[in-house]
Amino acid sequence: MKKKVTLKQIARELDVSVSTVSRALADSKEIGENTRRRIQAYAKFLNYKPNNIALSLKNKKTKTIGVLIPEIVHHFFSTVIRGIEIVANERGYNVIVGLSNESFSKEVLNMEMLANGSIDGFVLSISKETLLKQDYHHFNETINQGIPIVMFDRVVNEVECDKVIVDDFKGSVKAVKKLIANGCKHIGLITTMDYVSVGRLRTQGYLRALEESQMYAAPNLILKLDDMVSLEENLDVLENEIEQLFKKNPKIDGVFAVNELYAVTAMKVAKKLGLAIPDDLQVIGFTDGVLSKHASPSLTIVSQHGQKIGEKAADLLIDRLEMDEDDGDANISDNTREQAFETCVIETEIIERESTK
Amino acid sequence: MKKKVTLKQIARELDVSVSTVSRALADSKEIGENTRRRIQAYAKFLNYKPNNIALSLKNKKTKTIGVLIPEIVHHFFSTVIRGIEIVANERGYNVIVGLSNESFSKEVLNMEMLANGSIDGFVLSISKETLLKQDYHHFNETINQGIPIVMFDRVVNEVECDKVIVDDFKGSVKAVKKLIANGCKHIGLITTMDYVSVGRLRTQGYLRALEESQMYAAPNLILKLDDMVSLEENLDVLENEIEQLFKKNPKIDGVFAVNELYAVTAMKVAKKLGLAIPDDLQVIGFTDGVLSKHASPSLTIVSQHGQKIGEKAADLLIDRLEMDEDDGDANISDNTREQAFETCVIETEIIERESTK
DNA sequence: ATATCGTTCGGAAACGTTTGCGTTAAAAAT
DNA sequence: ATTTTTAACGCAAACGTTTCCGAACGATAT
Repeated sequence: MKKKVTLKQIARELDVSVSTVSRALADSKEIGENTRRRIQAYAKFLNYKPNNIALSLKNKKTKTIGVLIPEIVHHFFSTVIRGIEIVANERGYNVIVGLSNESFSKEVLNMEMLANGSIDGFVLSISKETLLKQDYHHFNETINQGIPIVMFDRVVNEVECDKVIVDDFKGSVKAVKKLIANGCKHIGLITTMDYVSVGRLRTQGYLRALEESQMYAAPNLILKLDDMVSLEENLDVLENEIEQLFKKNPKIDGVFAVNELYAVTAMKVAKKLGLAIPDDLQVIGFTDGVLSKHASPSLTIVSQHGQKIGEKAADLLIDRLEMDEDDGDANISDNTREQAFETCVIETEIIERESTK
Repeated sequence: MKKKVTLKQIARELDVSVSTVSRALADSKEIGENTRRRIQAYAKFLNYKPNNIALSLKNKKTKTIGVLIPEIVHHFFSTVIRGIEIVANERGYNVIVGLSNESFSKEVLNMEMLANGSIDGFVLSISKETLLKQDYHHFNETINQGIPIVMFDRVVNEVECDKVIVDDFKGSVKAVKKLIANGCKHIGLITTMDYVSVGRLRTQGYLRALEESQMYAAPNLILKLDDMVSLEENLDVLENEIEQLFKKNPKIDGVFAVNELYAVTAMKVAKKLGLAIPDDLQVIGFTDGVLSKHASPSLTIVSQHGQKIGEKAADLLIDRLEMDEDDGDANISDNTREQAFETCVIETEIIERESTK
């Protein structure tokens, strides 16, 4: 078992000092041609690689970014991670992930864990429990320690930081207007409780679209589901609720659902009730996962481009991290170096498939 | 912006030495009652948390494990990560993920990146390109550096380490036998090229089941798809291939597919060709993802319990890491401390749904 | 011949910890 | 009264780097 080779070891065996080795490997002109070459050759021979931990300690930066998400077994979040990973890798950063599992305390613990030197900054999406409690102290404390945060998807005004969101509102308006343009007269909405910002915004988009088309949003047509229902376990509860929606609204001819599961379940229930898709009923969902693509009929969706979100979030974070770098010797500094926080909106896009005409 | 508080700072402000602070916080009895309490109180007041990087450097262990997978936007892999995360968290470890994207060079680079001090050990699944090239030097070198590896799912005999796999062979036999028991006489197989071990094993399972039931495995009934086809992009190619399979075998009445996508696509094509499921054709897939649960009809599958795989892999790795700990002062040592490598098989389970009788 | 300078390198500090060992003073033993 | 013990703490090394500062030495300038 070959132990890791260190500067000290090279120095000893080549009978020079550690600093000389360090400089030689950095190609410093302070070191003579011959010694420099000799050291470099030997180092390459031993396959020397500097110890990241030591570098981190010295430089006070770890070149790794912490990603904190509520759940990883979820198509949207994994595409975001992929995006983050891609640009992180490109720019020389590592990614360490923490799962909050939608729990407030796990979110806090994970943050504290990572904030003690392990990472340079966070990319995160807030857990549902945190949104419910509206307790954001851990975010603000982290930021106050000088660790920047970029939030995506589930964001909150109470924390000042860079944010990356999708145009939930606009996307929903577009979707519902498409249903209207396609001839739908009675459009149902299947959504979540309002405390999840994205659910609320998508609901508002639905309302706005109807309003702008001089259509009445019958309360009967709106199904608000609480979280217990979206759990995979009680799929039957979900189906039941949706069935009630259809039965209460026999004239329903369009459905807008705020996520994929609701949408495909709606199609399933509709088919059971003898409704033909898209002839009797057209369906559009929000998100893009695997379900929508492979359902039959395949589902028309509002795509949110998770990967692009991840890429943008990582870019924002790293930009800020590397801006802070040349902050110490801010001599030319216009006195406010702090770059203003940015909220970046990733455009959604409707992908038409078989569930609409 | 409050800078991170350090031992030195506490020491200065309390007019004691750094070592005294360190010991006081560690509750050492070497430090007097009063100073100890005074220091502890002040530390708590300042919300002192030790710097992980400094600890890592000192202890030569980072308490983080590296996870290297081919792809993250994949239900199976994300469930595995979830499993890893759960036990890692429980046992005080962090998880840093790297994506090889099925590429050999990215796999190597990622490993080298992380192996330089960032992690204590790896949990990984081999990329397809690596399997093709059969170049495993990076794994062996890493192990040789004293960094243990646990492989899961896609493993390889050429590397000696702990492994966690599913009983691909046995699971496939079970699945195909179930089709036979359900009355299928002509069972098709949709599988991948042989160099991916899991594909090969599942194919062998199919063959064995037929053999044991004195059935002939007609070459016509076996569809081996290369990887280009499994890409989401050319879904139509996949559908076309499967359609040919059905047309060449009009008497086909059962299908065993080695992954979810193949299985649901088979159902889709079958429905298009006018076959009723499960009456005319029964289908079983390997894996468990979201598709199978929500397809219509829902898909009977061989579930591989990704989360359990992740949990076991993480446990094996951490066990080995913490075994190595008390290895230095191995005084009572029966001369071979090295624990033998373990290959752990996670049992599969057939989950019956609507695609079988 | 002396002063100045540039080249080439080593020593040491620093990053934040932990820990073996030494030191001091007071308490206990002789 | 002198020695030994013990309690309570500080010093310094170590982990692996980078980098500031200074040292040595030969070469050039005066």
